[in-house]
Amino acid sequence: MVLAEGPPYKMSALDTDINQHFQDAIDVIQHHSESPYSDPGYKYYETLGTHQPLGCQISCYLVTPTHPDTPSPVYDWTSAPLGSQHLQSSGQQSWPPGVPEVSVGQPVALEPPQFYPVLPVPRHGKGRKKLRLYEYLHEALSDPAMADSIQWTDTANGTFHFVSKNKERLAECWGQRKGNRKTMTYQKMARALRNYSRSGEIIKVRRKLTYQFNPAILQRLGGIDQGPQLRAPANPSGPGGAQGPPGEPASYGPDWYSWYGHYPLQEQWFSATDPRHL
DNA sequence: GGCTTCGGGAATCATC
DNA sequence: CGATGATTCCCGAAGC
Repeated sequence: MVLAEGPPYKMSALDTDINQHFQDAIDVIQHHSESPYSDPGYKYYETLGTHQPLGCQISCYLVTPTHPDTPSPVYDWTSAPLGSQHLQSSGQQSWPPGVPEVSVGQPVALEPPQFYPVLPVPRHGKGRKKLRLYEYLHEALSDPAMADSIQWTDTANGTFHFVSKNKERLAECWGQRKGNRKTMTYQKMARALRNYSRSGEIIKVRRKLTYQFNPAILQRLGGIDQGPQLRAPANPSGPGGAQGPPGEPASYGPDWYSWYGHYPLQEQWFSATDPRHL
């Protein structure tokens, strides 16, 4: 670290950590402007650089914007006592009061995502955080090339669904991106998604092949590349007619309400995230 | 009954 | 080595 050269003050552990993140950010920026596939630390992102039998365009993205790990309160939220299904049973205070503060409807896409990594990252040690499934899914959702596999059901609410016909393709892309030995299937990917239900990062919506991002996760991820979509939500599209609430949110079933029921000020959350509620 | 989807247990692997 | 996250395999239930 350059800053460590005769510092006028004693660097705290936090400073060191922040500087580490800052260095990571610099690295990311550099790689983003040079060769996105040259960093061994990004092996997940280069695994498909040479073979893309499935045409997984997003697999070649540098996913920097998806792991900024801003000091989102999500981890506070998920660190709450889980029990069986804390989403349904935990106290109202488990929701971070700060979540709705920054509306996903804001033109957050204008923010420079490259600078996000300078903020504290919930990881330990050196190295870069692994790409996580929900990050990949969010990435895929923003990729028009994957629209035949996964689509937003409601961007404002973070609900999305897999296209039954091509969901296996998305799963295979995910598996290839991770460099799995065996072929990833939707079954296995869905198993991982169900694990998210425990941490609350993604929950299953009572609708076929439909899931929902944790609003905090959505906020963190959505601010990167979903700006336009988030500003223009509620535009169901795609095949199958399985997109979007056919009627009202109630069609999502209890899960829908259990999710937003965690907001003490539900109306504020809606109004802060959904232009329709303004 | 067959198929698809879903939910979860458990073991295992990979990474940090 | 432990924690964490993901993968893999398996089983059973439910809905169409």
